[in-house]
Order: sequence, then C-alpha cells, then structure tokens
Amino acid sequence: MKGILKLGEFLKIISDTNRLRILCLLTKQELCVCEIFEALELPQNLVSHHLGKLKDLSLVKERKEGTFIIYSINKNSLRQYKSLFNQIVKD
Amino acid sequence: MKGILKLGEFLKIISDTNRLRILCLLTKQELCVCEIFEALELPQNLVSHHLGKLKDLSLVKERKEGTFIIYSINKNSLRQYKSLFNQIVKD
DNA sequence: TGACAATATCAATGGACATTGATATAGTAT
DNA sequence: ATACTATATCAATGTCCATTGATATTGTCA
Repeated sequence: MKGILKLGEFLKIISDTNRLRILCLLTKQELCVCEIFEALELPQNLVSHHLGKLKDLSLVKERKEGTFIIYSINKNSLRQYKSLFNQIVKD
Repeated sequence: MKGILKLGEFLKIISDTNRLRILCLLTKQELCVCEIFEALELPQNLVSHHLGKLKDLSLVKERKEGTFIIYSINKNSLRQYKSLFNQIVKD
C-alpha cells in the first residue's frame, strides 16, 4: 500500500510527455539546461520546472560547471522505481 | 515520438492510485465490479469510472455473467505497454 | 408485469498542475 | 562595478480529471 502510493507518485511524474522527453534525452548523455530546452524546443523556465520535478524524486542528478548546471539520469533511483513497478504491476 | 505519447497516456492512466489498486487486485484473480469496490472500499460509480479508463487502453477485459460483469487483466496489452516502457525509459 | 440487484452514465465541483511571462539569483568576464 | 549568460522562482491562468450524487440501463426472479 505504501508501495502503491510511491509508485503512483513516480508514474505521475514520468507520465508527462515533456518529462519523458527529457528523461529520454538524458538516457543518452548528460546535458545542461540550455541544451535540453534547445533540443526539445521548449521555454527555458518550463524545462527548469520539469527538471525540478524529476529531481524531487531523485530521478535526475545535477552537477555545477561554471554557470552551467549539468543534469544526468540517476540510474540507481530509476532502477529502484522500475523494480517497484514490476513488483506491483505483474503481467 | 509517437511512442512517447502512447507511453505517456499509459503512464497517466496507471498513475492513479485507485487504478493501480484495481490492477493489483486483478493481477491475482478476475473479479466483478462489486467485489472490487467492496475490497477497495470505494463507491461503485467511481470504480466503474476507473474500470472504463482502464478498458479504454485495453488494460482490462470484461466478460458478462448474468448481471455481473467480470473484469480481468489483459496480459497481452499490459506486456506490450511494459515493453514500450522499458524501450523508452532505459536505466 | 413489477421489484430488485449490478453496472454504467450524466452533471457538477473542486483541486492539481502544466504552461506562460516576468523577475530573481548566481556565476563569469571586462 | 557593470554587463551578460545560465538557471531558478514567482504569480497568474486555464485545463484536465478524480470524485460525488443522482439517474439510467440491463439482467434476474417472483
């Protein structure tokens, strides 16, 4: 039951199309915010907002490099959520 | 890109806690609507509504038995969505 | 037929949240 | 200090949708 709540939270966060696109991008390489919003053709503040949501669940990590903030997938966290998913939603 | 839209649709549908609980129940056994809403302590019309959403994506199947309508997981469909998920969200 | 049980649908409501525009913060360079 | 760039935050808006209460539909049994 606790797991269902946590899983629901995860699924809601990644169900957003733009967040999925961000995750997809970061799967291939780490990127700074400006590279992401240019690639996806989205306003900067919107991408920032979505990255914040992804970070809330530790789905992405960030690292500073000058004024740039470079985001990358948190693979461990993502793996745990996917494991929870497979554990609860069995086929 | 088409896949991301479809995946987002799927994730949004199953991100709802009550729908997750329904799926979870149906994983173990097929059930009629009244068994579901009694088990989950939810109003009948709400469960009906959620089952409708799940059916929209073919995540559940239904079968009539008198006045009862018995729902079960559509394993094939669920497997396909999970496959799409793993294909797009790599860890 | 009428009464009842199981399920679905309709209409209204309230809350969550993506999006936008404007502004703030922080780091870099001149 | 000033200007500029990268990123984050704030406030407002509109839309989507879960939930609820009431009603409709469909099947069964007397």
